[in-house]
Amino acid sequence: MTAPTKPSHHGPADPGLRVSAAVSDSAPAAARTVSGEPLHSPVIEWFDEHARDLPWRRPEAGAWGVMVSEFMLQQTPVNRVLPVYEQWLARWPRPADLAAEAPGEAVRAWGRLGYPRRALRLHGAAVAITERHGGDVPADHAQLLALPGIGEYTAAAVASFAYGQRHAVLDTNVRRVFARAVGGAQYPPTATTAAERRLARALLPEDEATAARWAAASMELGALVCTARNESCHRCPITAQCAWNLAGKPAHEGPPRRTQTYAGTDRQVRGRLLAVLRESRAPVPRSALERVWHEPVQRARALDGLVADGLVEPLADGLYRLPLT
DNA sequence: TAGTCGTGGAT
DNA sequence: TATCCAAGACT
Repeated sequence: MTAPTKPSHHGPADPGLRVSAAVSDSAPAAARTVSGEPLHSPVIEWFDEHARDLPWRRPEAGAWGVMVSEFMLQQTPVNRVLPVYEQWLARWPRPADLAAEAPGEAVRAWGRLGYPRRALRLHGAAVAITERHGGDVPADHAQLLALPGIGEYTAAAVASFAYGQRHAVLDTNVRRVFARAVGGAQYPPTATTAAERRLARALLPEDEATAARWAAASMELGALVCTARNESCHRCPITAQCAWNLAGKPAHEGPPRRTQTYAGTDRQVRGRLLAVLRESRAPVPRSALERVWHEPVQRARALDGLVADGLVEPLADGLYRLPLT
């Protein structure tokens, strides 16, 4: 139900829909923007020259390395992931190695990457891979999706980056590139829409290897050039075809993006509690945990939450530790 | 669907 | 100093 759209240059109306109209007719092999130029070729050429040399992109990383990197990169910047990634792969070079450990060791090794439930899920995924897939990261998208901690994005990313398959890999970088280059808007919608998914599929090159290259290239473009703030249009390989640029880079319309407060939230309390437990090999008495937050109700709620999430194991006598099972 | 879930560097 | 934002998943 794509509305008949005209290539308006008056503003960023209906991000995602305009091109949808341009390419959705038959999802042609070489999807093109309104200008008629293919999008993937110049981006892939740019990627060939400017791609960062990241450890999980090297052949020796393997599917497990790719998968570990994708877990760690969920909402955490590359620079902070790098050292933890190296230590992790050195300690647990295969899924079975991690699966043989206590989940608490994964939480400890996760360090300060944030969102420690990801560590627990990565451990759970390693266990499932060992039990269900003979210790090898599955190549099948549906099997990847069935693993804990793997959603639509990560399943597509692992299948594409590790196994060279053809999938629409739609992360926050790609969504922003599409919103601008195709939709003419500064930012994509708050939540991923069906129109965005359709567009991502329509822009996917037919050839499998090219599609995998495009997935990595479009992400890299969003990460290095088409950034959320201080974008570098002068370095962009598709700036001449970018709808947002052609429209004069209009500012974001609509409700301001909900800012996430942190100070004083349960998340901060949870972070402090878990930091104490990470630092201690021996079980920690409740009194040590009570020191990190003065307000008893919130403190108790945060601790209960950690226990409920399986991040903390309560023992007898008011002792706590990272989970052994 | 909107809320929850860490952390720290950059602006 | 306050705000933004970084390769999401899950409920």
